[in-house]
Amino acid sequence: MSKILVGNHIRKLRFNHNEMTQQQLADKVGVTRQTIVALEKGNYSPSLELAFRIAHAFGLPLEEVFFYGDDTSQ
Amino acid sequence: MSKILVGNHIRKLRFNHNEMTQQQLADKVGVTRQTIVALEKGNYSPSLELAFRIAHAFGLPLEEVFFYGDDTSQ
DNA sequence: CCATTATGTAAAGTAAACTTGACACTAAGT
DNA sequence: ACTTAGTGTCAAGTTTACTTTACATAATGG
Repeated sequence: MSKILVGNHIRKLRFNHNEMTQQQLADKVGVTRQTIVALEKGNYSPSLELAFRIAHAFGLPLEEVFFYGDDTSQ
Repeated sequence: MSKILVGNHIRKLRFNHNEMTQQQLADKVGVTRQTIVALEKGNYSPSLELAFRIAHAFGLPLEEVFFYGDDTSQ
């Protein structure tokens, strides 16, 4: 048990950002929509490279989009 | 061409940190020494989770250990 | 109604991260 | 000379990130 150690605020940020859709974000960072779905659902954590691109897409530092720890406190 | 988009300061940081060896860092973050070698050499970029653990091992925010962009300016 | 848009899900495949085990080289110590 | 610690490297294997294709559902608007 206890698998996922990295969480993110992608879903919240999409809505704070022009109501950006999963597809739009996916296109912007160069992955498929399914990848965004999986990240929002917490199925797995992204590569560091993708994490940087997503943070950049929101104009935020990486650690304001992704956080370490089994959540709680975010 | 142009593959690696994420660089790091691991090697420098190891020496600024108790002259930590590759093996010690590997143990501390829970990977093998070969993984540290590969990261220092830039063979590939780590998972986001490992990146967080490495930054934590140095007591630094992630973006002071890893940086996005084909280097230059770091 | 029917079409479209946004989202969820799932199976099978490729690619990249990471492991295991093994060997080689250099530097330092005895 | 011999040993040990630290590092580099390589090949083969497993695991995880990510793709492709496909189908399902709810919400909206004509």
